[in-house]
Amino acid sequence: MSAPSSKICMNGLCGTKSTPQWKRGWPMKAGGFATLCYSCGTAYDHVNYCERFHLNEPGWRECKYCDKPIHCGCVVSKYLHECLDLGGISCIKCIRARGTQALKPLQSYTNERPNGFVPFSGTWQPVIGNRINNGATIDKGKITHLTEAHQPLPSNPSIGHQIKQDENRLSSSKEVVTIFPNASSLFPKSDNGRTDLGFKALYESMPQPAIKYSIGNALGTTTSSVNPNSVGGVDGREPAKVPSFKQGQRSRLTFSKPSKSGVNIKSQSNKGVVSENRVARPPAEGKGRSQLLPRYWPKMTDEELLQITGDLKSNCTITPLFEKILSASDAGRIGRLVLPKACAEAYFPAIHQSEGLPIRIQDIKGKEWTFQFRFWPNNNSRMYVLEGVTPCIQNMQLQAGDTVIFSRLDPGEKLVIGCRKATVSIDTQEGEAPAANGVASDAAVAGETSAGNGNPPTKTVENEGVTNGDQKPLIQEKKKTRNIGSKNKRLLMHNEDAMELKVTWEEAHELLRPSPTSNPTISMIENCEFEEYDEPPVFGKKTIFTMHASGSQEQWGQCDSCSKWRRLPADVLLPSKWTCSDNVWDKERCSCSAPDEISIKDLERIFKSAKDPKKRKLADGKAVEEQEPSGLDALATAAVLGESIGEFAETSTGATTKHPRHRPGCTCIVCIQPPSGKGKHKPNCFCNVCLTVKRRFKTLMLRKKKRLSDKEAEDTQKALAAALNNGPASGSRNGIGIIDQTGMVEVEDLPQDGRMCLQESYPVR
DNA sequence: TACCTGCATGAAATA
DNA sequence: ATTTCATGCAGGTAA
Repeated sequence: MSAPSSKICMNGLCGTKSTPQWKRGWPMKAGGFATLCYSCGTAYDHVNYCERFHLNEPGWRECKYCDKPIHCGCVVSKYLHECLDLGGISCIKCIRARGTQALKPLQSYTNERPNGFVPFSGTWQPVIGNRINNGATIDKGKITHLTEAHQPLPSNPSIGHQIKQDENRLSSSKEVVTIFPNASSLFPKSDNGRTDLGFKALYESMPQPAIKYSIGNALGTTTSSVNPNSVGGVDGREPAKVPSFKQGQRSRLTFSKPSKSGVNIKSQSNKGVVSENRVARPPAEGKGRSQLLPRYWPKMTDEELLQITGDLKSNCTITPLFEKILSASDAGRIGRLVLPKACAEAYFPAIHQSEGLPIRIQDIKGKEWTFQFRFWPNNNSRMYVLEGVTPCIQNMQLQAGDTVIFSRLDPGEKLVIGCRKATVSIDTQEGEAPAANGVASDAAVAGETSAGNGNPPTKTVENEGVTNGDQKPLIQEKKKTRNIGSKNKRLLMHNEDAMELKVTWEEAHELLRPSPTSNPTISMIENCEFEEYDEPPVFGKKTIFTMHASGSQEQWGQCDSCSKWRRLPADVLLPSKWTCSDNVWDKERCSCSAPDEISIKDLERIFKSAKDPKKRKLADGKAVEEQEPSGLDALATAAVLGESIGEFAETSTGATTKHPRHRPGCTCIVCIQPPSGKGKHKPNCFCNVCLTVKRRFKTLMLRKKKRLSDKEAEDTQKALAAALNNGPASGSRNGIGIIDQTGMVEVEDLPQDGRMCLQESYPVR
């Protein structure tokens, strides 16, 4: 929230508009700081704000060690106490003195709602101004990150149980992760041990259960000489009061937001080291921000934040806004970065014209880039893009699959663009965002699932933290569905899959067979018959098809045991493992002891030809009838290149093994072609192939003719211009131009003998 | 011919 | 059913 033009004290009980001096209060979720009058600000500075203004508010608890009253559930005091693992709270002073829970954040916005705590407006946000700061407040390279997320929990009771377990696990760790599973036992208890009914009622009234986490700095790593009263500085107040933290001293809880399909909130032992897990930070509050899809939640590690702050000027606040995994289009040369609509409308200035606005965005090195922020109308909606991002993308050496992170830098509300490189391009497809460069690049090592560059970002959320592979296949399958078939997207696969796919597409096709359990339906598309199968193709054993002298098709399969080749019926589908004993079609050769049917030399000749159809096509053309799946384009191209229809028809052969749907009897456009050397297409042939090729040929020739005529017209125009300027004698061409009534210029050559003849006409430009 | 621009399309995600 | 968004594509422009 930006400072109002006419300031008003944000203490709800004060609200004064005039003060000798305005003071800065607590950091606000949307950035900036609460504005307080001098009086209230002083109380805030002196850490007695709650005592002064919230004394009659519910939520007071006592420090378990010093009995000092602490106001809980309040944005002002949220840094001043800490929830103890064994229940109760401790003021930050005692925490430090005792050295316990030393690595915890100052305080999360705890789920321990005190007695009588009734959030305003039925939301978790207690009062105006008491918003949860989900941004990272950074002072001189230090970060306090308090985050609260309202995230759906699965309705599955077992999942809720898992959460509970996870919470138990977490509670024993040094992290502060508070969650609200579907268990009444986890509701805050009043001092008498009963569940806070008001809180529970509120919880139950919520459309979605809430889950909350916080990230804070490591107080315990600070020296005990730090004045506890100065902790307020950590939240972004006067820098002079900020205890001096060094980078790396911060603690970071591990939190993986629950997936839709399951929850795995990971606990990471926090032994004084900086957690490097990536946490999806819910977006800052604001217009439309609640609608931001989790996939766009910034998942910056503290290290990344530190990295940014290390490069940016001190005394600034960086608030991660959203991130986006670059698509091929985004990272391509076109220089347009498609912005998620919700993000664009939430964090970028409102634009009313399609042309948009130039917008300045600073990178983490402080370099400022100017992009055009604009939109296109799209389906009664808008599609927001940043134009001119290519230099920036290139500067950051980003490519598709990498992530750009947009943040806001306060004061000044400057937009900052950061990035996170995908670590492994092909094995980073299971949800979590790619690990970042540098310090954050080992997030996967820290236990999170590896990143998903190029993934549909949804997976980033869905799989985040899900270590149980049970649900992966479905998810991955879904992802693959989206990515396969797009030439620019990275195919989602494991490394092992990649190894398996070190075959050409044609080779892969050779392994595909129609599902034996399904029969094709024939459909006609543009006069071509296509076989359609309900079942997907299956992998079968690679076989070789040959054409018998009689014209019938044969299939050869190799025994996995003795490696002999056996002649098979053309229409059988061999399983991936096949031996002679499975040769039920030839009783004489159903054993590995049976000799080869033909000499090995002949087999080699046949198979060699079969494996090199192109060579075969050029040289032989008779021995093996294996079809190139060249397609009509190739045929048409061949036609344009001068081959006659008959000639390329001659290269076309009979049924093929390369198309999974081609089987004997298949009447598709490929299979209907006669085998090589037999049934050469006649010039008057009207088969589908010939008709299509003729059509393509005609189109291509027309284009070619048009190009030639355009070029000729252009040349003529130049000649005419030269002739008009310099007279016919000086032009390269003897001729005159006459503009007729239709605006056409008729160019008439002037032959050397002086006679005139109409040559051509073209429109006047 | 390559590139740019604006819009259209359709698969996937979401409500 | 609706929305989102990655990408295709056609027309225009520059090299």
